[in-house]
Amino acid sequence: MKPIENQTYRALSTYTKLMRAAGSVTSRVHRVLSTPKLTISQFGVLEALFHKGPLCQKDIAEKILKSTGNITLVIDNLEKQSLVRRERDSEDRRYLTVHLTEAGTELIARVFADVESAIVAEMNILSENEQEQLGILCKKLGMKGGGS
Amino acid sequence: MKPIENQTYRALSTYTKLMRAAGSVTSRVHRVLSTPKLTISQFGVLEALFHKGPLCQKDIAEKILKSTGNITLVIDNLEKQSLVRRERDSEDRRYLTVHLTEAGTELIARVFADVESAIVAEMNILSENEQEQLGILCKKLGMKGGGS
DNA sequence: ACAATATAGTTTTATATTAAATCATTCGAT
DNA sequence: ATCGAATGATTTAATATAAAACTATATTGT
Repeated sequence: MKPIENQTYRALSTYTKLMRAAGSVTSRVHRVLSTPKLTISQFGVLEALFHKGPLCQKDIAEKILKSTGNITLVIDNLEKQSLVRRERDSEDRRYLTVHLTEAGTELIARVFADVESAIVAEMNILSENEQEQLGILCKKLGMKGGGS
Repeated sequence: MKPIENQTYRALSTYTKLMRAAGSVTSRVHRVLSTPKLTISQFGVLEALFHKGPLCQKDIAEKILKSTGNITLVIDNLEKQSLVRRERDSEDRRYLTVHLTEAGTELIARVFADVESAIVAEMNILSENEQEQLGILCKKLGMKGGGS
């Protein structure tokens, strides 16, 4: 195999493995969300609010890498289930601050613990050193910017 | 930090980096698809047909890790653009075999070359050895089964 | 041969997603 | 003070997505 083909082959092969690993781990971790009937975005919103406190929709969108138009809908659906509530900012009335309700807090605390365990279980397929190594390599790839 | 917390912290941190790397690389590579106005699924279907030849919808669904109900719609949309055509199997009339049209073949050949270059460029952020290393680690994680 | 079962594909329902257009509010410059 | 730009949120339109119900066809066990 000529050098150039070799390089291409290696890059494609590595790319494929990276994508499969991410997809495979994600899908297994997210199975935890099927019981409480949360979508991935809904989980993302609840988790952001849980760890950062009340946020406006713009900030939530940035945090979970989705468009603001999307967030409107996700929050709508969470609000229907009384897991969050919107509050109009009295200082700047363009902002809607989203708060977890009590039910929402209770739910995400429980679910997040489960997701956390699932992630730890998944990553422990690799040894401590291997995880460090993977982290370093992924960080290089992830750094150039441009999330989902 | 106590060992157990340490283990949890490392796993979560590695997981996050893996996800960010995959998302970041994906989003940059997929920018190539915006010019020919192909969605990721549409690209996946065309690419599968291009490299494997005509396939039935079930096989396509497995290849690109989507549900068959989904594939029906994706194929519908590709068919509207005359990029693929469906053909009823005369042996077993339950099967629809999906073929690339000439326009579809021409399009995917061109786009795939661009995507390939983009992937190579992305992965070359890492050295040859780092790519090999990343591939090995990702393979372990991806192997336990259960794609998207 | 025929009923039960399995399989391929479609449809339906509900949510997600982006991009673009729009609305409302605020801020800034004159 | 007011007009225009900027900003946060919503709406709309098109596509995606999964899950479940359904249709059509094929296979299998008796």
